[in-house]
Amino acid sequence: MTIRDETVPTPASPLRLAEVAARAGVSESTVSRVLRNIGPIAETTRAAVLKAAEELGYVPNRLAGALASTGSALVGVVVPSLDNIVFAEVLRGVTEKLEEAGLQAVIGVTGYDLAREERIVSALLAWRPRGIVIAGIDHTPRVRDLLAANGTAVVEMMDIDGSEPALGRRVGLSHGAAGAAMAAHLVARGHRRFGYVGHDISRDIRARKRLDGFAAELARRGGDLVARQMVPGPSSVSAGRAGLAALLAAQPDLDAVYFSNDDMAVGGYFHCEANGIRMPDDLAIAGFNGLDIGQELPRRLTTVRSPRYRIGQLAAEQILTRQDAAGPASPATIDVGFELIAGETA
Amino acid sequence: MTIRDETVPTPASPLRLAEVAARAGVSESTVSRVLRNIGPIAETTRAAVLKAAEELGYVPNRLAGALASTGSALVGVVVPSLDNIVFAEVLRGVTEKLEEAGLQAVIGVTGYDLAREERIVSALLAWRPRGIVIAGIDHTPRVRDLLAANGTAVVEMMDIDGSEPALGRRVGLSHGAAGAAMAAHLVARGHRRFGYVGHDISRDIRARKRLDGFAAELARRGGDLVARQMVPGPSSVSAGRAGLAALLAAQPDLDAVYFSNDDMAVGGYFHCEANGIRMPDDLAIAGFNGLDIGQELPRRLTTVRSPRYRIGQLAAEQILTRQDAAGPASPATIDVGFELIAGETA
DNA sequence: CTGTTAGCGCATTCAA
DNA sequence: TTGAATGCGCTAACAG
Repeated sequence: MTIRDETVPTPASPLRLAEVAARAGVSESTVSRVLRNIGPIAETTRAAVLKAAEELGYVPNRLAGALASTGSALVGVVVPSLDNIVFAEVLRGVTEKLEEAGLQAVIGVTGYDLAREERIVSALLAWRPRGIVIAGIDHTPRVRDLLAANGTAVVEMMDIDGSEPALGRRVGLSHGAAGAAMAAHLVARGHRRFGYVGHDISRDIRARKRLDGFAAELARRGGDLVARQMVPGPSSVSAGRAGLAALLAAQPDLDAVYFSNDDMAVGGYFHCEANGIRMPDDLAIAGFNGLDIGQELPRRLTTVRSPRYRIGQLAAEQILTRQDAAGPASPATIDVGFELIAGETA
Repeated sequence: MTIRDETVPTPASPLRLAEVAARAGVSESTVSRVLRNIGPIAETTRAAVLKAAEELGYVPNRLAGALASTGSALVGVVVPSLDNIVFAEVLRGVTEKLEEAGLQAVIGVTGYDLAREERIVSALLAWRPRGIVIAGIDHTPRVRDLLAANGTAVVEMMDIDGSEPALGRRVGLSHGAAGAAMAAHLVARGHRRFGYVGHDISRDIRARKRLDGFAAELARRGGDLVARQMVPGPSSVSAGRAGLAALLAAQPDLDAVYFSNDDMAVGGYFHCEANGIRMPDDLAIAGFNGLDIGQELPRRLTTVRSPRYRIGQLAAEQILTRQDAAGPASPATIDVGFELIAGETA
């Protein structure tokens, strides 16, 4: 007989509260109270219940628990992509914060597809989650209705600039301002003739907002956005590399190139390195996100850091602190800001 | 009156089946059947129900549904980390496959912490999920008991080599073999004196298995593993860069360095580049994972590609096809294999 | 401090 | 083809 045999034989189906109650010699409600640390319980009773539950390997059925009480310990999280590290970090922030509170994340990945977002939000709502954390503030009317209707706490994250009325609290940064800040920085560095290399910004709305902010600020400061190169599909290092090659083929006389994000910019960096283009003298390169990889390049990438992990944490926190009792409401919008990293490529 | 006002006014609390039934003038059971496409329904009835549900914006309560029937449409997914792109890609594969089948992923991130894994698995089981997808095959006895007991479908992914009895199906690759393959490749390239730069492999068991396989094969082929440098904490580009610097300071006369993964190896690459160390002539560099970034470097990284997205998809598929009816059982273990990428750094 | 009684919203018998 | 009854496993009053 091995040590592992000491554990209880595997039951065919999950145990119920009743079986724990029977073994402990108390009622179901008592077991329920003990397990949830509610109300006054005699120490002996508590010990007996805990012992029985432990010995049987009881795992409570939260489906039933959530149905009987109100709201599940589930939080829906909707992100557009898991292709790069950005939303994985957001997710990490969310799950860590939720875990502290005993909540769990049900995730949905939209692929920047609005129709899919509708299906996903609806499916998430079906679990009657404590809240929904969703990336972005631009949604279809159907998504807006769903989210507004079900009395669920909603947190929109990543983005805070737009004219749409908020569906709930917001945690993020102004992508327009981030683009503008980079434009100001690059002009201050002496650059005048600009190019842009982007991925599919018809789907990635925040990338478009950065470009818009960048272009507007450039115009204001006397810079010229003389060429744009869009690469179909999602952002990637290879897309950035190919994009810059194409851009320079069409427009060789540029001072600086702004990329839709760091993945793209790192690709541009590699293109320069492989082709003897010196940064920033021959060409300045700038991105967005502040990924680690960009800061470990032999020449540190000029970029804007977005506090992704923190956004995830704060978003989860907003669900947790949803006006439990009285007390002042937390602000409707949390601007986490951003940090311009001067780097060495611009 | 704007267009958005055409939609139904937002109800305070979520609707129930009964309210749809009332509006459609049928019973709850009929609505339930229509919504799940079950049994014979008169076309007129179906239309009426669908219309009512649509107009009211009804979202079914899956908690109740799952409780009344058996098993939820939830699948627990346990990953060790979301620090790098690897598990984000696995997650993408899992969620995409699950979405096709109308299932959803509840995620747990262990941080390579076994105690946390226990809590997470238990919490996931509380939702009576259709199945659990978990990274790795090395778990504590408690986790093994939990997973074995509750009659849940289990898929262990990423790793297939170990002597532990399987908890369910397995989808992954042999990390020992991957390490050995790289050792063979590097020796064939003429390298003899080897170094290793790793992160915390006491927690990252698969990284350790690769190192073990690498070292064993090296011994067999006449190579020498003369120095190891471990960097505390998780893998990262900066850790790899610092690790290689430290390794070379202690042991300058190496032919080649094997890194615990691509993030680390890219860091090593940057160290070489910044210090005028030519790859592979002065020093060969090799990693594991086959990340895009490594293949976009000016000199393509020598590495082993792991089919992460595919592993995620297959893992989800294993949950879906869990012996529904008769038919032959799918194999207990799926070896997805790996691909050695010769690259240009070794 | 503890037990008993009612549902939570739905899927599933069984009748009709 | 449809409706009425029963219970999934638990929490929440309410007694005691």
